[in-house]
Amino acid sequence: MFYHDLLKKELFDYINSEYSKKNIKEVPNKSSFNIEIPTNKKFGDVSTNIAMVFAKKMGLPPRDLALKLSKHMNKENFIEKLEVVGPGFLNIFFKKSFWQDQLKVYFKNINSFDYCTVKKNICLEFVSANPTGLMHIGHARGAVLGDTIASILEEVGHKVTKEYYINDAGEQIKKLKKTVKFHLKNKNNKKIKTDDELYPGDYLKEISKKIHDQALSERMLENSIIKLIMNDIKEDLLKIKITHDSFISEKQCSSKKNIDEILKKLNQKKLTYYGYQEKPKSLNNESWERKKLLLFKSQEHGDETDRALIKSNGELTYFMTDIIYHQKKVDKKFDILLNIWGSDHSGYVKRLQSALEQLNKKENYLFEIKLTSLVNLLDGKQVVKMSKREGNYVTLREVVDKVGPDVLRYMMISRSVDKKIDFDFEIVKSKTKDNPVFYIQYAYARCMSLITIYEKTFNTSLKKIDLENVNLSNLILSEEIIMIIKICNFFNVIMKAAKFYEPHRIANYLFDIAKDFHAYWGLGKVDSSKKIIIDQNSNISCSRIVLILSISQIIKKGMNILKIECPENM
RNA sequence: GGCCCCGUAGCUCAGCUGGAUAGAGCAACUGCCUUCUAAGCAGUAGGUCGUACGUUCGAAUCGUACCGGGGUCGCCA
Repeated sequence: MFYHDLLKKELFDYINSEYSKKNIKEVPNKSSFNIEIPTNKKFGDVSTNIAMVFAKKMGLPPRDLALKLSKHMNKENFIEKLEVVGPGFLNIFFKKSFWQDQLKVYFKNINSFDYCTVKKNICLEFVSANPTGLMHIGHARGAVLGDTIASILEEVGHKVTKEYYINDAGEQIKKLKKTVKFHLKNKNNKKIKTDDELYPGDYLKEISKKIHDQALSERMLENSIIKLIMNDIKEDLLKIKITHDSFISEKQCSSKKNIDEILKKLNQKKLTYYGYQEKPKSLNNESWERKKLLLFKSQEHGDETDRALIKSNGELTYFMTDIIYHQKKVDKKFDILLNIWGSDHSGYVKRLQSALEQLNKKENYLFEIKLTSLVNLLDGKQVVKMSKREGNYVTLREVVDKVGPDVLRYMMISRSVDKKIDFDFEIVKSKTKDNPVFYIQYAYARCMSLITIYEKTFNTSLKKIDLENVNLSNLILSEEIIMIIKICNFFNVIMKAAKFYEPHRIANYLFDIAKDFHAYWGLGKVDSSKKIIIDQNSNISCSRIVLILSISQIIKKGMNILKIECPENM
């Protein structure tokens, strides 16, 4: 067992038995206390706040409980020293041999770790960019985030369906078709008049060139335009290693059968009525007319106004098709619906969630929405201006062609979703420490180089080493112990990243461990006895190279989960 | 104006969901290449965690109010 679970079990068992001795009816909560690696070394290898958490319930001062726990733990032969400090922290120092053994525990687990996941069937919807043009850099964030979250969830053992919802219906598609038709008619017209009626830019001109048969029916024309654009989108996604398991069409969601079904349900629950809406604040023109519409009573559920389900022309609103689409997911027995949206949809979250809440039992599903903040594109210090209206936005493919998929992927997930990202071309293309991807990859390459040198020097192969029984008693430097502790914490980081849908935890962890490795490597520059490979000492070299092996595996596995390459030479 | 998000070192961000003396990277200054990849390492300096109350043994973290920044408020998607 890793130290974390070992301590957690040992300490918690004690609390549990004390609870029953004292006849406390309440069941103690195992996840309410922490086992943490303190930043300050003097607070122990690990530290726990367990005494402060349970003291009150047990009618003891925290320090007294901590002392009792300390006495209890002191029986263990792997403990070097225990300290009760401050308000009741229990700081634990392990024997070095314990950590050496923990590294062996790591090798036992690396390829078959049990995350103890309660397996869920998850529908993860992401990207879902409108098929009206190429994806831009803003789309990349949601795309990479969604794909990486999927990868993490699968790593811990969930079943994930990656879904793309194609908005192939509605006003935007009408405008799209109109634009392409315009280009088909004005083939030789160099100067294209753009107005609000048409999409700007040359991209749709290119699309129109690919439509050979101009006598297509309206329906066929629309389908082939969307197909062409979706192909481009899929191609771009593939460039950044993203594929989806399923594509759901909005048009198909709004079949008559589906509409009738959902309306029936909504009406049964008395959630709709025919009524009027206020004039929207954002519309200043005179064209707005007050009309009677079928509305959803969202105001009763926290929304600021009731929302339209069916437009005055008889078509469905986006909201209505979205209800149908998401209800279908619940009907398909997904346990968790997870959506990745841009933060510009924040106002829409409550509306859709409350609609689903009205239609379903709470225990049947979980509906979570992650909103991603903006991406600023910088060139050096300058923000690259983008204007969608003029059609001069920077496309995803341009960026990928410049920087490659790895750096892009890392940058898009390396910070929490609700912080904006400054995507700086200068940094991202640099091959220095400024660029965290290179820094981590460089650590991996150095590890691999060390392994090669080790094998050559001692004329052996790492594969010959029995990793679960190797002698590691030479690993005694504080730098070595710190790395072992962090290595043993790897799976916890993955679990937390999965639990909170936060890939940046893994990115930060990998950077951190790369930093520790580089520091360790640097020791040998100053003090040759701290070199990893010492020609005259095969024992030390062997212990150290095994540590290096574990670091390289961690980096490789972590980067694999993030779908970022780790070259062996740089 | 309503709702959502953000405010931590000069800049960009972490901070393990309430713990101890708040951490990294960049930028600045100082050292380290005949020696395992200097694409690197070590060191110095830099903070009333936006402000004020409150909850708590204990707050950057939770609550309320205010200040500042961004997003959003359609029968668009």
